[in-house]
Amino acid sequence: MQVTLKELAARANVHPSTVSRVANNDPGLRIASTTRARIEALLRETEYRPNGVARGLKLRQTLVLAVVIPDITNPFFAALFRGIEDGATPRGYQVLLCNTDGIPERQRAHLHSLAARRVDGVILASTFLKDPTVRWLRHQRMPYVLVNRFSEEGADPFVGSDDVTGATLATQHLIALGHRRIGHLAGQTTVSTGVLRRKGYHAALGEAGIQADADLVVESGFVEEGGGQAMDRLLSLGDPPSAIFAVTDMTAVGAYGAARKRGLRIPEDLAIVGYNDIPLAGRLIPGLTTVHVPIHEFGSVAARMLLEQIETGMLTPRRVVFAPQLVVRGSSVAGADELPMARPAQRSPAE
Amino acid sequence: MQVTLKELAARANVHPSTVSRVANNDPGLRIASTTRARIEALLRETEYRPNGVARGLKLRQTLVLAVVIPDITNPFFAALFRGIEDGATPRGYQVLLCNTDGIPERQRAHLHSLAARRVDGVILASTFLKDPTVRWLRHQRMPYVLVNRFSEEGADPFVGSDDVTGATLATQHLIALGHRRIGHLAGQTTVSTGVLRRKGYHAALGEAGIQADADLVVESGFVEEGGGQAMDRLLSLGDPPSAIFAVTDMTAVGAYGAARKRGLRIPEDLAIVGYNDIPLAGRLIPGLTTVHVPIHEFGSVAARMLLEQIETGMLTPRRVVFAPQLVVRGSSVAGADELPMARPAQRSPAE
DNA sequence: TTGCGGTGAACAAACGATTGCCCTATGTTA
DNA sequence: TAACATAGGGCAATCGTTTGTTCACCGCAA
Repeated sequence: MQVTLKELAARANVHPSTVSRVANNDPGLRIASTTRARIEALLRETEYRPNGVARGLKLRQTLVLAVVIPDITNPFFAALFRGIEDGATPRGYQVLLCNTDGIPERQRAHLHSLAARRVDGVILASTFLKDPTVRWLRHQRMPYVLVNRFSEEGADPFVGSDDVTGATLATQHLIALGHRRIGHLAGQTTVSTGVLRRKGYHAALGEAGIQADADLVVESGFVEEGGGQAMDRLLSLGDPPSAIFAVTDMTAVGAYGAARKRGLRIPEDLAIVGYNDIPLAGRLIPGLTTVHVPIHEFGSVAARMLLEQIETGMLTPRRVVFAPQLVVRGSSVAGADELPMARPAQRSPAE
Repeated sequence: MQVTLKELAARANVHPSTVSRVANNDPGLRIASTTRARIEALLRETEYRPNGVARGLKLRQTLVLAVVIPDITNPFFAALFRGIEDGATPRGYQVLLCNTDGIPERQRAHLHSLAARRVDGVILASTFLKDPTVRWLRHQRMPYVLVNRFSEEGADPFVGSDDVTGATLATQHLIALGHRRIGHLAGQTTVSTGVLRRKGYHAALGEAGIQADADLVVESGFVEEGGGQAMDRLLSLGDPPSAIFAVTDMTAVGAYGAARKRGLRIPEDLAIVGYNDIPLAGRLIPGLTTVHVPIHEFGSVAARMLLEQIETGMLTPRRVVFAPQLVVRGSSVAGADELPMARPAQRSPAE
């Protein structure tokens, strides 16, 4: 149980408002130094901290942000969350974490709760291209920032990477290694990253004069299990691919498993490139060649954008887009893991 | 912007309290069906949801829990968090996530904020054996549950595994394989898991009549980097160990790296056993033999215990201790990864 | 004596909901 | 016809802060 202003006021024999002003260091306050001293002593002695709920009601700000993601056990989102918290905590905010498992109804339910709780803002990393909840957030005048994925609703505040370029880099890398039958473990077309990375994949193929083969693109979703299943399908093809561009590192992990099951060697029998450069990528054997994006920075930048929005009260639809960089490891180039590893990516925001 | 009771009351031409009772389905409410219909229509039309902050102030409950952990990017804590959220969300709670990086001052700061925010309860998975914040929580009469680690403060509500038994199992396994020089990558002695797993390690050695060698126990902490460094030290010994029991899977991952750097084969040159059975353990090559504990269940059980405490208003110092189970993979037994994997652990609470 | 300015605080109205109690019609019963 | 239920809602306090405004008092100058 914590002490209240009223109790303190009674003990100091003053009015609660006076205690409040002393506690908040009200600059315009005129008070006898003796009274001030008495109150301050009491504040310290009781370790008074104002009731955040009452304060929130009065001031209309809760100092709480919320992060909505598919699943925190996915290392990508864990790193993202750290970035967000690291950006928010120093400014006095704490962060609610909501997992949706990619289920729209859960996302909707979480956002409704969050709005009712009057969180000061939301960072949404689980949005779909067509996503009514984004329009809804806007309509609620709730500050928000989209991360990694965006929505076609329009010009939302966003931080992410240039997915088309990243996917193009990945695919070009495989082409440069001599591969011609390159498969793609693709994300859903309901999600921006799914669509854009697919687009980058096709762009690189086209540019190299390689005829796209629809059989080589299999929708895997963004996580391990789907990656394994999609890889199985590709490897069952009469003319299977010699290389794979996986829409995320986690689907690439699934592909590793499928390849191993069939006794395929990576990269000799099957080259693999992922996307995101999660910490796990460097620990796989062989190391996973992947497109590096600054995940932690996604989070801290998103937090800063959100706080700016909250403080100015204006929804400035700024988009921060990082340039992705290819990190070559042993999953595409035999022996690459023995070399000093490429240091990827400084910050390079665009637009 | 959301609608308030007052506005609705004005539109329905009734008193706000009446709207409130209709919205809350007050059983003792006597009201004309026509009035009720009018109000209900308005509630639906405006999608009224009571302001959670105001509600929290009045009812003295925020429907928010907090989880305090060292670092969410550690897969152990990510899985734990999911368990907690999965236990809390269906009961209408949302969850604040606080990372401490194992720094006591951060933990203290977070808990002070949480108390000021009047969260309904705290799940603490970053506690130390001597931990003033646990006493403080108790003193604040804030419901809490410790997870995985406990504090010597006394009989706190706790959910975790039997660390001594788990460590004994792990060490006995290595002994049974014929190892005599078994190293331990040890957790800090300031943390219960560090002390107890060390104890289990020594118990198994003593029971087998193996003389403990102080040089073989190196404090690594609980994460990868420390594991690598500690392993380096052990491998520099004149008479290095042939097997390692690592206090956590993450330190074992560090050990993998150190072994690889020296060209050691696992398990032929160095057998390794970890603790926790995080998802990553099964994906390493070779698979990591480890002590399985039901991480997700730690979380969901802790959430249930906390909610029970909140609802009854009583701090029942119940302890739920799961029996750990050894999962054998290729890091200790060559070829074990090819075999159908052992299915570990059902729930088995004790005490 | 009156007026005035400055000090040092108290007063009171919010913020938005919840809830025990009270009040006023309109039957109903004796 | 007086007493009394009952139905249908309104009143007002309360949760703990914040903050614009008011107020009492004192000393001093006119």
